Amino acid sequence: MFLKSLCGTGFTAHTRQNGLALYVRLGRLLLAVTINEIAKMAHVSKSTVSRVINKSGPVSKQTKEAVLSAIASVNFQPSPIARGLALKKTNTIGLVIQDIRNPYYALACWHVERFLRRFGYITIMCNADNDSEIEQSILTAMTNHSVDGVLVIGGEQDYSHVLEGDGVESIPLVLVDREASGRMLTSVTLDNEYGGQLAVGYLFSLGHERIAYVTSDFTVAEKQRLQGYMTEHRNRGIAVDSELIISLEEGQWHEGDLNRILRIFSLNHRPTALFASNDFKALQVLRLFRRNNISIPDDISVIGFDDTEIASVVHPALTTIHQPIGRMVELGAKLLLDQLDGGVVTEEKRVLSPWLVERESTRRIAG
Amino acid sequence: MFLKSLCGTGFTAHTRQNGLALYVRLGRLLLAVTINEIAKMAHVSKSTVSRVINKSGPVSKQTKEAVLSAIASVNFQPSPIARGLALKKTNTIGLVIQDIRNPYYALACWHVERFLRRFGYITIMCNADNDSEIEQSILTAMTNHSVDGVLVIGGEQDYSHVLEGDGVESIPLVLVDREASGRMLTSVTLDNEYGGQLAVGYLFSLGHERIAYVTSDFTVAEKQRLQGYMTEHRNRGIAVDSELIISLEEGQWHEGDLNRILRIFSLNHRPTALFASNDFKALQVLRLFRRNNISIPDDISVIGFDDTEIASVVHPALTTIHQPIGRMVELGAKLLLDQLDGGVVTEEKRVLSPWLVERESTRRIAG
DNA sequence: GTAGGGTATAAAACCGGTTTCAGTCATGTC
DNA sequence: GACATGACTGAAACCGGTTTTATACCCTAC
Repeated sequence: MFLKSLCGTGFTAHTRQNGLALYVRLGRLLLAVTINEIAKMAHVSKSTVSRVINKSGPVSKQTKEAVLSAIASVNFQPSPIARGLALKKTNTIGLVIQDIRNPYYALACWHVERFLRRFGYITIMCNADNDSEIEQSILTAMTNHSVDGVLVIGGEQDYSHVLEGDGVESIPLVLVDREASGRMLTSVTLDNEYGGQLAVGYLFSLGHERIAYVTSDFTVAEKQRLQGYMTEHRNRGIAVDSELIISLEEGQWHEGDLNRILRIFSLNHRPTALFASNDFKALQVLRLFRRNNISIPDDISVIGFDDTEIASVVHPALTTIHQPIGRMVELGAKLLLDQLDGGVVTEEKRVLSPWLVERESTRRIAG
Repeated sequence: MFLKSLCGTGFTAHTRQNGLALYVRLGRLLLAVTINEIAKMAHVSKSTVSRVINKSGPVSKQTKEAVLSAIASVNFQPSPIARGLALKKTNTIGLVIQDIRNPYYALACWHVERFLRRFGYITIMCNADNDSEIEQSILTAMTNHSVDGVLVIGGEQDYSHVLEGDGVESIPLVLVDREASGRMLTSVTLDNEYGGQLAVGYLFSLGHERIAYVTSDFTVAEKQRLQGYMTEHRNRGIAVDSELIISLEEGQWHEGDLNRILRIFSLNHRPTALFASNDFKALQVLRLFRRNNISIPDDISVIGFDDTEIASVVHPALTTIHQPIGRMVELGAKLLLDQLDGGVVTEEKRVLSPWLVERESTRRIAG
């Protein structure tokens, strides 16, 4: 047994009953079996063992069997670290997310990790908290840690400035649900303008003519959704009333913000429908209206955007525009893996379309 | 310039304006600067460079400065992969989570990643989807990928059987919000029994005497919460009525399940309060009651467990038992890092206490 | 004057793999 | 029978770091 030769003073051999994983204990340290021990066991050189493992060269049937049985007997698995060093490939993908506490991003993460694992990749996740400085430091950290590529999901600012980090330029990177001008970059985004058109068009089709738009102080996506709002008005030949466009600060709303929304009810022709730039805002609106005894959808129809899980749970269930985040991130991950395989970095801008999900917060009104 | 010596045929040097990161391009391959180039630049050996970087040996002031300026001039950063190979330490922690889509676990993840990053660790996240086979394969994958330690959060079954995976036994591992018998393991858990007592005791104090308990088909935590329910009844000298304990299947409820809950209203002494084993179930109950025009808290008080974010958003806001998941995972992470530093694996069972959060779904009734 | 000791450094070994290179042997060809 | 060819294999170099060992130098003590 090869262990005999290894076991000098202080060594103790140690085998497990079922799994047969084999370790050699020297003092407190636990040494895993390496390719060298396998080589000794099978009476071959380590290059031969490597060839067997990777099928990277001709090996006679006899030797191969000897090596394989040695490997099996101790359940040997080559160290990804050592392999990573030699191959400059770690089978690791960095995932940059703005805030995992946002269920929408959490869902995205779930898809990414699941998808990548299927292809033998490990996911390293980091939160950027919507702070581009943190984001930059994360990106350099990931680069240093030798991830093979990076997937960035979401975020409000344009991405260009983040790419100033050290060494970041050298790494394959794909953006999902985020814009980037400048550097040649592949990205997967949603057709937000079309989504805005869908929402507004649907409300029009239900007989609504005056539609309020509630948004925050304008992320890129929200601007595009507003653009859709505009476009659809123009297409139907309906004038846009700027009084109906309510732009509030991000985050929890204050008293003043709430009043600005309630004020729409005292307008001359009060709107019969409200389009919120995302589900979170739609839910805040729902709560506000309930507290003020405004009934949805009887007094006013409300439509959201994103189709987060909570949209279907809340009461009344929220009509909203579904953003296929699962497909988006999987496509993004796929494009990233393609880049790794092919070695070609192409600028590829994929745009997916959202769709409408009808629920209970909207209703038809008398034309 | 050291580049001169490096740049034979086919090489092109390449420097960035601002960051000064330096790479050498050979064909399509992009080679990062290594310790060897630094050594050449500073006219020293690579061992000296290593000593400067790690302050691991005496270096003269002169040499140190030369090395540091060489490092700074190309913004060199040593490869964690190579270092990991030499040191057998990767500064990487594996995070096993049951389902990141559950906001409660997402919050836990957020805390873990944030905490570990502060200590220079990278987080590798994997979803186990409550499947112990997946969990086992994740664990061996992580072990192979040479994480320094593993943090496992949540999960329903006892953990012992998962530890049969190859090599898993050799890695530092801390459990949060999960039980494990058998192997000597450190864990951080919640005092679920005390939580159950809190919930039931609070309802008693509001004048309720008959309290229903809705649970799923019994995870460990839910059993302990039920135990608290029992204990508190005994403490107050109130008999437990087994008709009030409703155990349903996990996941979405069917018609029959819903009827079993509604049936409590036709009991002789109908309960005036309901304790759900977690917030998710409490919310399902809320929805069920609303659909049946049962008013909360007027007709019945409802209390949940966990204090997920949605508990404060829903209407009426849910009274619940707060589980300090942030503290729990941070303590878990800290214990894990302690283990890595100290090298001692101690069996340490830490138990944290939950507390009550009063909101709108419960009310005092006439004694 | 030399042994001893500390400081500063380079050379070499090592971590655990992959890959190149060279060499052996059996076979086929003219 | 000489030579080319191809299958098989081991030695050595390499990936980019850390660590041990060896050496050179200088200073002090006896």
